[in-house]
Amino acid sequence: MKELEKIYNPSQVEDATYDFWQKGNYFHAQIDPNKKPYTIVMPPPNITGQLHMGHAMDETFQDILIRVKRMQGYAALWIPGTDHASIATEARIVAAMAEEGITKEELGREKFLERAWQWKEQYGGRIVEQLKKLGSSCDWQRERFTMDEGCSKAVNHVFEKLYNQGLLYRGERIINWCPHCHTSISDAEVEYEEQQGFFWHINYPVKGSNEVVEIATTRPETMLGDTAVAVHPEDERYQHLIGKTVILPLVGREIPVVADAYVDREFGTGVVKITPAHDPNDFEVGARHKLPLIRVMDDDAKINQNGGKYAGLDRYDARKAVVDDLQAGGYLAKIEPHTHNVGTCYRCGTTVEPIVSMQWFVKMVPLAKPAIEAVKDGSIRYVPERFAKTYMHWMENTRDWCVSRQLWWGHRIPAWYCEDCGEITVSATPPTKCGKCGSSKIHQDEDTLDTWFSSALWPFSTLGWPEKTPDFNYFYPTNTLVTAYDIIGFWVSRMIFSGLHYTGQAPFNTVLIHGLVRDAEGRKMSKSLGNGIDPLEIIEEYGADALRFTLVTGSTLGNDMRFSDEKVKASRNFANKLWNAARFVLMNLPEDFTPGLPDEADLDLSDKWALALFNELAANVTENLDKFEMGLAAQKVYDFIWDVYCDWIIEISKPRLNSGNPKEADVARRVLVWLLSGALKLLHPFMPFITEEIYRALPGSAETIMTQKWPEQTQELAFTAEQKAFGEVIELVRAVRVARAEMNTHPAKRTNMIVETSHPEAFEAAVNVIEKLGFAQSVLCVPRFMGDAASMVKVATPAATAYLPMAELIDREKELERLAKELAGAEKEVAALSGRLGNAGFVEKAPAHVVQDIKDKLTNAQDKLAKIQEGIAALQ
RNA sequence: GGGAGCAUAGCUCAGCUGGGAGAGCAUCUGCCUUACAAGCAGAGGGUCACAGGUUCGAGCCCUGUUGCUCCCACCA
Repeated sequence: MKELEKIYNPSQVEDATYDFWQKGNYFHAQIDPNKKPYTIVMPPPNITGQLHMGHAMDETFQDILIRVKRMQGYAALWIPGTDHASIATEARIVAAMAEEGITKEELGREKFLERAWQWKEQYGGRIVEQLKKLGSSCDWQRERFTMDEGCSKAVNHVFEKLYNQGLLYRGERIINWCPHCHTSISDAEVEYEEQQGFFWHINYPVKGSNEVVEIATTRPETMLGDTAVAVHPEDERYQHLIGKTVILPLVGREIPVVADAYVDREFGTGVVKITPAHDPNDFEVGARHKLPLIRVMDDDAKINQNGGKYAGLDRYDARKAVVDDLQAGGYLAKIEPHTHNVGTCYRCGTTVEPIVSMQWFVKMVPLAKPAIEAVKDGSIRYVPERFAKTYMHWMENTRDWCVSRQLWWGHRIPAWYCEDCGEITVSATPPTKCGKCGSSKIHQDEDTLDTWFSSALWPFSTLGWPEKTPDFNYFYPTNTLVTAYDIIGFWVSRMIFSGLHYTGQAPFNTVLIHGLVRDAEGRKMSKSLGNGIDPLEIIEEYGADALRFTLVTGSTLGNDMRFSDEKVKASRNFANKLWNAARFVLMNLPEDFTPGLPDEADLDLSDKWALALFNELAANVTENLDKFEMGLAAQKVYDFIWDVYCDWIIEISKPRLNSGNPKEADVARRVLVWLLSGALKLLHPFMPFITEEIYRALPGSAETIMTQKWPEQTQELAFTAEQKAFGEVIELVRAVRVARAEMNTHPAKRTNMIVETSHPEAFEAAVNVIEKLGFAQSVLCVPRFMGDAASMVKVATPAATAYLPMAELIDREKELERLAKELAGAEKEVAALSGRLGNAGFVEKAPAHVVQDIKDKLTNAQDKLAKIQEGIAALQ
């Protein structure tokens, strides 16, 4: 038998254990017609960097679910993978290249992509190593990457299909342009931040009169692109202007005054400048009134040739110049400070510029409809439920999705343009000639797809779709999707409409949403704050088990949690506690030990109590897990191991092991080992490493705990009566300890004890426990105490009263003091209980068992009170 | 402007379909009781944010108020 260290050292066992699992191929899920499949696809971490605490939490939840299902006999598949993270990765590579003094244009597309693939190898590989450190039991044979061959095939297939269905179109629309990343980004990728700005009020002269209209703007430089001003059709103040024209200051262009209900009469002056090429709303207005689009900014957000004398100026320089000129020309009515929301790029933080541009869009309304339905009718369920609202809101308000990106790293758009006839040929497989005129002079679209376009297909592209592979047929749809709430719109919603539209099935039936991991002060962990905690450092110091346990027990699902070292330490201490419990058990096993639960006839009262508790535990933990209450489940296993197994069962076993009675010792050992093994199984999904390590050290174990049968509640272990009886013994022991502590009795000081109870045989059966844990020299159980009460310390519990010779403990004064305190407590309890029973409404309307319960409690409390009064009387 | 979450012991948080509030850490007391001082045995500490309501009974359900946080939204 292996000698265990006194202090558990996770770093010594974790890596080796993971290797052992991999060699055993235990993570690999086989298609098995005799088993039910259970599938999770891992949200693929971006290859931009390394795993952070949020990932650690996400992976932990998934690993718990998978490990439980595996033990419950499912064909449990957890598919790992990574995401190419188009814009984020490209930005990182461009930044790295900038340090070397090269731009991507200088390098060229092909060489750039070579670099990007190198990046993928390096960082993608690092993420895989980190996942393993966490103990993730994913099926590495099925590891995927969003840009691997299969996923790319799925992307092209979908693109072609959507195009043919008319759900994908190319058009000139307002998009969000990031002047730094040089690409369009979708609405979802814009983050709004409040900024201090100004309202510039500008007077536009009305042509053919002395009148001016005052308009207010936060972006005066865009006036260069104004092609109208608008008022509300029913605004009485401006009726006379509708149909007239105004002269655009600085530019001199004559632009119409149009009437459009979009204008809010209450806001500002009620007159709005319309810049269709640089504002989404103005674009709509422009379309309704057939206004020309004048784009005045280039891709660097500098004013272009349409901006006349301002051409070449950066947008902010142009703003200043325009304002100065307006001032000089007498057009500026006033300037007022104004805070407003400014859209910024979610990757680089640059202020985005709404710009009209030719892009590819996915039509969202037809796709969103069934996706909304699927959640409404319950085929997809959010846990916690409230996140369905977030999803619904997103889905019901979504606009067409701009999916083209002016980037190189990603799936290149499978569209070809004919240089002869201009036809667009969209095809999943590269065409050699134009689909319309047959010309071979065709070239492929330069752009790539939004990174979320491929992630949207992840639950099925990873299983081989669009091919009808055996994996796809067996493991799809997947079961549970686990992710944080901040990604519902970006990703979850898109997977749902994609799955429904392409495969005809919801991609999963449950969406498990967890919160974010924050620092100890509750701040979001971020690079700029420098308050990020590296999960690997925590694992290094405390072990992956401790980290995992902390992440699942630290908060309720869906709520954010604060992460602190103190919490991990507590989890680490628990691991160590378990370790030492196992050490105790192992050091007490003889060479020829044979494990197995003893015959019922051989079990003593404490055994049955413990087995019954374990039986309940198995049921409760399973129920919690079924309801995705992982934190509660983990807590219950913790409580059992620490408060039941360590504090009582091990302690009780000591006198039995040393009793000199081989039979008794053997029974005690077998119960110890059986319960330990069972508790390890229940704990394994949460703390996989230490449980495996201990499990394999136990005699009679199988080769791994990973595939052991999940403990289930059974009728054989439901020792209800014994559970109650021994509970009374524990209550008495606890009361004795309290009394001794209050009298400052030294633990080593043992006394004789007489236990008075209506059912002495139950206590008789636990005399060894009372002796050991109640610090008694001897224990005598009687139906009625007949000795000299005046010389006794009396410790009353509802089921029994212990009499301890006072002389052996402490003086009379102290005991009287203690009894007075006890008396006050008991009187209060009796009063409270009688009060409730005195309430006629309660007795009549409350369920009978609740009333009976209170009655029993009152009887007990009254008995106890009487005992205490007797005790006081005896001493006086 | 809309939506959501949170408010429970000094701190961080649990609390399942309503039956008289728990854990970890911290504090205090006593213990090296041969598995574990990363431990053991105890103790103190809470008008469960506030105000109403439903109920025999509310931390839990309903309404309102206050404070903090987050998400969404084109108010030029």
